[in-house]
Amino acid sequence: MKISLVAVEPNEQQPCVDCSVRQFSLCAALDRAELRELEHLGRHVHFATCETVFAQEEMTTSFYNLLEGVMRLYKLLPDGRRQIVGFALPGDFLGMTASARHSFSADAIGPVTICRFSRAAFARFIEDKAHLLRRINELAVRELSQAQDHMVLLGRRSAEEKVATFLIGWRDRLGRLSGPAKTVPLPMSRQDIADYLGLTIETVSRTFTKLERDRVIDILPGSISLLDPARVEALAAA
Amino acid sequence: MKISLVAVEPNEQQPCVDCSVRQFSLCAALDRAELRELEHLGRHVHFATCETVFAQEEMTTSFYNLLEGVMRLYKLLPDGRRQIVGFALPGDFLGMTASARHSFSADAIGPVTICRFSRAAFARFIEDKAHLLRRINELAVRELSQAQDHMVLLGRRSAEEKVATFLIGWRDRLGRLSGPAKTVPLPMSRQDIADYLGLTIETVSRTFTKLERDRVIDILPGSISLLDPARVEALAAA
DNA sequence: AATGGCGGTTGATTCAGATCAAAGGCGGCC
DNA sequence: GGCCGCCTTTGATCTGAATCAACCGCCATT
Repeated sequence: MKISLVAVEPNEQQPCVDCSVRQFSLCAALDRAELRELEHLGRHVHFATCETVFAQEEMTTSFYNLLEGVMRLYKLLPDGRRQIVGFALPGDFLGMTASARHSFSADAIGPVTICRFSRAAFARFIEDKAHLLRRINELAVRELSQAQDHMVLLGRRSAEEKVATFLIGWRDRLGRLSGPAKTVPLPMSRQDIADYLGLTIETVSRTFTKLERDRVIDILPGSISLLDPARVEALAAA
Repeated sequence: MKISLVAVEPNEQQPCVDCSVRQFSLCAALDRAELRELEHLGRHVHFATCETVFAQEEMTTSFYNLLEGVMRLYKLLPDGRRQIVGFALPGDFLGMTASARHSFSADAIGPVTICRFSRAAFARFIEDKAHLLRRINELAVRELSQAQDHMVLLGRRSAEEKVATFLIGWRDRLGRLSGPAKTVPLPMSRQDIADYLGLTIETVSRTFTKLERDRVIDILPGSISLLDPARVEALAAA
């Protein structure tokens, strides 16, 4: 069982019981019989780098369980300004909406594999399963809490604090999936990071450079190494 | 049946069926028998202006249904910077948390009345009620969506757009409770608005003044009148 | 090995909003 | 009525991050 940040190649669709992200996902709440039932509803789908899985304003036809890879979730203003509201990792569940349309867009950062459920079938499946509904609640409330943390970041923190908070948060999320590590892979572009933190690409780049000059991080191609994790954590906490 | 932004005076605890905010609240999902059951679990409580109903990091002991008045929900950074993550209005349900502790503080803007439920009792009450769990989901997902909208505002909008978006959003929320109106009551202080929008009090004040100079709004004590709603909406949409 | 393109970095300058400072306005209270 | 304190507005100045503008490094293509 390994969690992959990149979908390697179209693999056979294995049974839900063997699903590598099961215990991190919604499906952790299901028993064996339910998993077998669910198996008929989900279809594995692959998306290539930068492909869009669903777009803002599109009708919601499916729910999605991310299996491999990383996705960016973002909202666009009419004039093109973009705010990334989150990055999705394996185990994340997408497609819950208040209305019948998606309120944000989601596309692949690198190749991804997704487990897709028809909206209607899935809705029927969960309808009377209180334990599953409670699990969905738990996920929704956790996401809401993260969203509120992010509001604090966007509204009240300096560029340096934003970048540090992002590094620590991303490291911790990856750590929960694959265990702790001092080097943090950053599959997303600088522009993505900027749009997530409410900054410009130049400011993100300058801030990374400053942290590197201060011997706090090391900038590597596609990743950042935390030379002084305590300093980064301090910046993130402050 | 009237919805009040201010709790007038300690009133008798009327039965849930007569609750003025029922159809806006969680309880809209309950039938008569369930309402009668719930009646024994909820207690009406009053709070005076600026009193804290619960604080960040405090253990969660209760759930709360706001009946009358307005509350501010906010997070504090260690150095005192504050981000208001939302304002609560009658019908709003508070106290759902991912952990056992509150992730934000909530206090009264003006006098409020709250229907308080013991956490354990309420958890037992909803445990197997799928329709109620679905309703809670609906509320959580709606809040998440609002939070994402607010991230866009905080990360990507100018001061003028922020203020306009706030005015329109607040007007619409009040409108849903008490019908449309051209004059928007603002029970919260300028500082609250600033901390909600990720601005300073001076910038909020200046932006209001500018909109008034442009004949777009009229600044009244405790409220704002929208002279040119279309202009405000345009600023908010842009 | 040259060419072109793209993502990232760096530098110079500008500007929106923050900060610092002072003065109004208004209600509560003696 | 007059004084106090708080909230809000207004003005002057400053500054962190945005904007504008090169430029670098690296890979892919020819």
